[in-house]
Amino acid sequence: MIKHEQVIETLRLKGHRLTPQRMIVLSTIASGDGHMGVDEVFQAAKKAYPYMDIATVYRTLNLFKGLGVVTEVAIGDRLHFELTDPDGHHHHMVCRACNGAFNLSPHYLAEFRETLNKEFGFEPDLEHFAVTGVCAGCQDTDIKTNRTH
Amino acid sequence: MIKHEQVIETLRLKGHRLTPQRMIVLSTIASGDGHMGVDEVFQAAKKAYPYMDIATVYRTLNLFKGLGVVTEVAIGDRLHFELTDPDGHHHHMVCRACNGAFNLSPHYLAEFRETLNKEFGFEPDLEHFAVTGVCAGCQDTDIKTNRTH
DNA sequence: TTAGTAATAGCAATTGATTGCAATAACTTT
DNA sequence: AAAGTTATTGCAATCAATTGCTATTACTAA
Repeated sequence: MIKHEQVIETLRLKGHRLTPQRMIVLSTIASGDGHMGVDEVFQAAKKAYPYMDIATVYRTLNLFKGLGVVTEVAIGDRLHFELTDPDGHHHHMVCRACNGAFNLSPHYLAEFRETLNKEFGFEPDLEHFAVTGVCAGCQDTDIKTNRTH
Repeated sequence: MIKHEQVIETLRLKGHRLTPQRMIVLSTIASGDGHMGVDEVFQAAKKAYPYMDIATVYRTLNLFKGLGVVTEVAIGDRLHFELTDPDGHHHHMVCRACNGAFNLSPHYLAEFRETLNKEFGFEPDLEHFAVTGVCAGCQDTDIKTNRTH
């Protein structure tokens, strides 16, 4: 897996240290299927290294986010993370009925960004955009009318 | 002020009770200038009623949010609330350099919603949309490159 | 290879927000 | 007006996430 090498290289370049904990968090996310909740990552990482601390997981994930290694997705009110898509960024539509996350090409936001730029001189953060709503499969269920937050 | 009457009417209609705490939170927000942080509301409300509890403030704000009386705006990673704009909804552009919130007409999002609907059958929650970024006044400062999250 | 240094881990404490529960108070019905 | 019903409050506990601090450990330079 070349992915790990790239991450190690990135860490070195920015003067960060290569620790077993960081490698474990990386492997955990890499071996997961798509986005993972923080506690999911924590529990899986603890199996590889029982002394793993939840604070270390958070700090590592935030470091990786800053380095562009992982992408943060807010699902419900919990943070989830996934390996950053190497074939260009994608955004998410998250269904609040089934909690499913659907990919959204950046192309759908390009025009919106343009408009905000031209009209207001506002440069929006749309690198990791996620919009909640109700997906096609969950339309016409009553969950969508029962929002609690 | 007719506003209070409308809120009382809305509470009654949905079977909620009219408590002094709720009226105090309402007055506090109504007398504030635009969006307020939860703790701001709490501190101000405590002056009118010293036994005010932070949990009550949260519950009241969430109730009011559900009734459409107030609108939640996430500024940074804190929740802020403001009276819902009676002249139609507006959205927010929040600058992460100066924390300023700028209004955004719903018209700028209409097309985006249309597209998601047609292409994916996805119905996005865009009633209270807020996008972070850097405002015109804060462009070319170095803050925008120093994101911590 | 070893000593020095600075970043990081681990732990506990803290923060913002939410929730369970018993006591209270607002509304309803008589 | 009084009693009964039930939502709501207040408090403490809890949750997800973050942070301060010290001991440890990864790296650097001799």
